[in-house]
Amino acid sequence: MFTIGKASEQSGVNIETIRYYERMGIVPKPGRSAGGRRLYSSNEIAKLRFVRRCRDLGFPISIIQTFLSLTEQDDRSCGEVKTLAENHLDEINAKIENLTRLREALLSLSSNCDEGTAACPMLDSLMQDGFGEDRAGQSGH
Amino acid sequence: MFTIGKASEQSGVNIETIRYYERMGIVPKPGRSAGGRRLYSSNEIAKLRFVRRCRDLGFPISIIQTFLSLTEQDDRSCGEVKTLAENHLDEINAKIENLTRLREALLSLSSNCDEGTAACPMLDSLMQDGFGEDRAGQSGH
DNA sequence: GCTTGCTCCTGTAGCCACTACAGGAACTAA
DNA sequence: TTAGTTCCTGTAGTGGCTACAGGAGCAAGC
Repeated sequence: MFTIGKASEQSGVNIETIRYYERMGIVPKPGRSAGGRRLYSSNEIAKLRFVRRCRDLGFPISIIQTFLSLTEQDDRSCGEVKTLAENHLDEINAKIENLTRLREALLSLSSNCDEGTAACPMLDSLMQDGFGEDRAGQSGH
Repeated sequence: MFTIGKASEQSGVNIETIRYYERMGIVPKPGRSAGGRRLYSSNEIAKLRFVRRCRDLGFPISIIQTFLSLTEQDDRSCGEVKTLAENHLDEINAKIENLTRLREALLSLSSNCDEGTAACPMLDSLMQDGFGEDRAGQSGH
């Protein structure tokens, strides 16, 4: 059994974040030592590592909780996982597209923008009335 | 002069968000009608629209505040703007790269994952001990 | 004049996923 | 014993909003 510091090292999850996950019920409450300190089994540490890896892949906590409950009831969970992963992939692709469009917009805006000019054409464009209302939508941030 | 509803329509900024911007000191406090309602000039609405466009471009509020103060003192602000825009572009590029790597990782993980399999190889990989610790870094989320 | 329905007001709490701190208790090593 | 480290709980802050409660103002129709 390991203290929270070791669990943090081995899982790559910040100590404060581990306690946060516990408070939120994302991972089960670990046992305690006589002095009241958390003690983690290697199984519990594996769970923490799992959560971190999923977070690194960009999954939200709510999805990760589904994953965790699927790993518990280990029969034919793969279909649901695949669906969730594919939805997440779609979101990632959408974000990449958005950012790419953003990059283009920003590039073309700042390209006219040279040092020493009196009035900045980029700020000017952004302050103008009917500029770029078609492309710069309310698409999710 | 326009009420907050009209200002919201014309600027594309949510009413609640306009009040939030005012509270935070991002835009100046507008005048009030006899009944205590906010009244916006078209100049103030232009500022709101400017903030929204910058937000659409992904700039954080802190940078937008710098932009706004640069538009006030309209002499040779372009150099600073360009630098901020370029830094922001770097961040966007980094995000795109990160997401692209994420997409690859997720694709290769879920590719082995077929419907009906008993134990999901994706969840398995993520739960294993020494998997992918080199590439899945703590890079900023 | 009165009602209906819309817009607006303030203030506060919630969202996500943490992160940071204060003030104290419990271990460990010399 | 003492010093230093790790841990504990509880609370508040981050960014950028969004949502709601409970009330007030205002315009149009009867």
